[in-house]
Amino acid sequence: MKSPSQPRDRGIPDATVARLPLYLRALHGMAEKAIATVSSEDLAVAAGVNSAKLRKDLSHLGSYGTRGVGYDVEYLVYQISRELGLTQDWAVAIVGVGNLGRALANYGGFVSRGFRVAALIDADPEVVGDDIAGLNVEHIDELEAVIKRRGVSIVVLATPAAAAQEVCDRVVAVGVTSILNFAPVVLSVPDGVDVRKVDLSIELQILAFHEQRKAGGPLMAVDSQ
Amino acid sequence: MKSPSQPRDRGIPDATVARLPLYLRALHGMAEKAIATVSSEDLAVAAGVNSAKLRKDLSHLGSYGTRGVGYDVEYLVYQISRELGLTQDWAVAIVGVGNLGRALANYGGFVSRGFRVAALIDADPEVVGDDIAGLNVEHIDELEAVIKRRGVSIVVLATPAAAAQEVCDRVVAVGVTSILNFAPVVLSVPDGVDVRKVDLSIELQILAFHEQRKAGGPLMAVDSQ
DNA sequence: TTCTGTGAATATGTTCACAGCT
DNA sequence: AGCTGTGAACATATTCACAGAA
Repeated sequence: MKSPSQPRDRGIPDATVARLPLYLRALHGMAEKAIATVSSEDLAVAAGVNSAKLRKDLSHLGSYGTRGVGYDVEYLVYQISRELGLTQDWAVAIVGVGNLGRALANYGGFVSRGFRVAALIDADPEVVGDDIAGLNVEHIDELEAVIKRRGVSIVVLATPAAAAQEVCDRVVAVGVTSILNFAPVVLSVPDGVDVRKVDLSIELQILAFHEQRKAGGPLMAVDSQ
Repeated sequence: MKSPSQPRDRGIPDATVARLPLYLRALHGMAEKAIATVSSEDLAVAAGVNSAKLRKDLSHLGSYGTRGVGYDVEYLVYQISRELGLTQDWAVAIVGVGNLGRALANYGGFVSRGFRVAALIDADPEVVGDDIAGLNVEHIDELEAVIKRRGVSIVVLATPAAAAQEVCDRVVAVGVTSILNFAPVVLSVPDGVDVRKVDLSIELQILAFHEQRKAGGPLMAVDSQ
């Protein structure tokens, strides 16, 4: 059995990692406008954060700015991309080609820099064989074979809730350690496997909570502050 | 004993609010299995958190458990639902009926307790008039009228990135203060408007970061453990 | 006893404010 | 001068550990 010790300095804080993609997107927009240099203030505004946070975040990657000047856009794009591991191509498999899976397969931003949808997999014989976004939908029986053959390292689960845990177990068994889960279930996975969850109904419920606060409940008082 | 009249001091931490939907889902599963009472430990496992965190979270709502026994499932469902504002029905409009909008309209969990998709809106004449998930797709020109007529208080943006800010401005102008944004842009809104963002490519990039760490990148470098 | 509820301790994240480089 | 990078102060979140109710 392994020691439960973890590296003491995980390096970049989680909160920072979660914001790097935001900075990257803002920087890409600037690069397209041929902006060569940007200050922490301007980049922060474009990314929707404050400049102190941005500088602190970037300082975790190294000293890539120039005092009195700002950051070189292209250079910073490269550094953040490298930190996020986007200088290589990640093969992504989407399991479950219902409405959501289809949306994901067709989603442009998904296929963009660093990621490639390498496989679409479903259990429904009606769907298997279809061409979606230029890819042939393969049968769930082929799951393990496809993952190995295509070098898939990230799996997106867009299956019904009832199927998610089983698919998860199977992809973990063939060595996948990164899963993006859209099914509304809590997946149980071994240590070392990373699961990120996107849950539409949770987001709605959080909005409802705040909306209720603002409105003063179902009565919707006329004199809102 | 607290006065039941004014719910004034309810300072529930954001982190807690974000987890309440998780607890609620786990509790619903238990209610369906006719489980009457649950301990913090069991509920925590079902929700994928640890029990200390769960108890602390629930303590912000009040003292709804019984020492030595646990929590009454039905009662806790009610209390959390009420706190989240799910005892009323929220009318939701989905703007942008592409692949993603369609997926959302058909997503069962979306339509579940507390939420009702009240309108589907798109700019494409090809799509306007279609019936999707039992709803007629209306034209974007009708946006303001539909929102008012149906009492929409939460808007889901599933438009292309380029259209998101304009639609956002328009719905904010007619009084919407809760927006769930799927478009990969930073929306700018006035104070008091709540925007939650779901960004698929950001989630992927965060996964890639961790995956890279685990694998040591494409080179499979020295395993530092 | 069992299990909740909660202060205290710790860990993580954010903001301030200014030192230090260009 | 202008702007980054960063320690220190502050704020929020998590975990511990146990007092206290059933």
